[in-house]
Amino acid sequence: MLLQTGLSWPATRINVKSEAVSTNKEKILKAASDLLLEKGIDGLSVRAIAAAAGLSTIAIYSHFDGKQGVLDALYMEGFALVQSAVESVAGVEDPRVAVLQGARNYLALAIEREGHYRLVFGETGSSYAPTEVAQQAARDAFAALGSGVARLLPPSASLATQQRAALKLWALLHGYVSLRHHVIGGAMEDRQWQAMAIDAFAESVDQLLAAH
Amino acid sequence: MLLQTGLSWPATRINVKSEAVSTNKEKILKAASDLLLEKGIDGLSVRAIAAAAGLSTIAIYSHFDGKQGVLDALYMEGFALVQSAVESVAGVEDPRVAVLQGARNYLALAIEREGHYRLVFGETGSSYAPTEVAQQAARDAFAALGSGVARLLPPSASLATQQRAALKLWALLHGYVSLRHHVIGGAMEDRQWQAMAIDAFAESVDQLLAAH
DNA sequence: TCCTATACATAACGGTGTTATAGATAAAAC
DNA sequence: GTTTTATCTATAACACCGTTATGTATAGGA
Repeated sequence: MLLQTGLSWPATRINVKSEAVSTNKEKILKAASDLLLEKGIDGLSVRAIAAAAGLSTIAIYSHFDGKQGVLDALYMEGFALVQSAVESVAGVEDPRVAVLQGARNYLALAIEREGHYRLVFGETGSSYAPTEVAQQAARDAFAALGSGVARLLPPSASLATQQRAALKLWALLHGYVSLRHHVIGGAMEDRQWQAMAIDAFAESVDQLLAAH
Repeated sequence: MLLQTGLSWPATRINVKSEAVSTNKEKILKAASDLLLEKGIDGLSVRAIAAAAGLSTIAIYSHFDGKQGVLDALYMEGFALVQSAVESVAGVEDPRVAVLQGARNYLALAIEREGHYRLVFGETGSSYAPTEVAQQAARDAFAALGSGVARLLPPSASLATQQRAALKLWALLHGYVSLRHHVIGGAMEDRQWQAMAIDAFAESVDQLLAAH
């Protein structure tokens, strides 16, 4: 998955050999994404990324703005995953069914791509903060969630009401994800935990439907 | 605040000069706790802790099991804070009022001691994982929350039901805290955000009361 | 052919957590 | 009182981290 990183590219080369020239950048991003998936955030050292891409560390600074740039790209990749998980149910007719299926997709994503999820939701220490470009990707994803939740509310509901409802549902879902690997979560199977989270989520959805 | 760390202490010295000997250990923990409060998790380097305590790095390895040991001590300190925030409302008669006040205390703690909160809830990168001793402190705190939530349910409610209810409320509250500083949270005042979280929390509490 | 811009590797800088070595101090043994 | 032993401590070093200064190779434009 290739994502916009905001870095300009030398026009003199992109025209002639764009394919070969962009290969190294793609290799770096691919290597970083794979490392994040396999070894988690701790495995994401500049040297490890460079080695996995078959390059030296300086390549990360030529193609990205250092580690921050790579993390930004992965951050946007992660939010693209979240957004597609939420938007994939846009075609479902029943709003309640759609939102619940979106929540299931969301939980599945949080398990399968735990590294991306943790990066995206700030569980990475305060050493990384997304750039403005990356933050826009987050707002886009939240807007997508908001429009999904809006279908649960009457058309007369204000934007603030929509956002409050979306934030509550997201907070609940994210809370379950975040506590999942915590001691508090205890030794619970993925399936059991997911069912419990969905039950609680459905309760809040139904409460929302009943209130309007 | 001095907490059990599981390290044995030389019996030959603790009898005679326990006060003076334990000073350095206390100084390290105090320095680490202050650094966590003032500079966050990133400020918690072994060298910085040692310098703030007026000692050299090796002292952290003599009195604690390296950085892991210090983090364990801070982890338990953090959960002691969470537990006291929750248990401080045990004397309140009305269960609903008590739980809501506990939630307010919880949110206030998450703001005032953000470093401890983030350490305790795994938003610190995967480099730190609590030891078994520290995990017990977490289970104790969750048990305290569970007994508070249990008062919202009829006495006939099973333990599993209590724990499910407690986990949902905790997930919701923690979800708001965790999304607080996220892009999604937007530029919102602490007071406004706290009111929104409490409103959503109260909704779920009332739903729980109505269901039984 | 020369010039410029870009990508790349090597090696280094200051930072991290950790530890090997050695020195200092105090209790205990004689 | 002297020696022995145990413990704490500091200095310096290790391997790793993110980053960068230096030099070099390559490719396009003049």
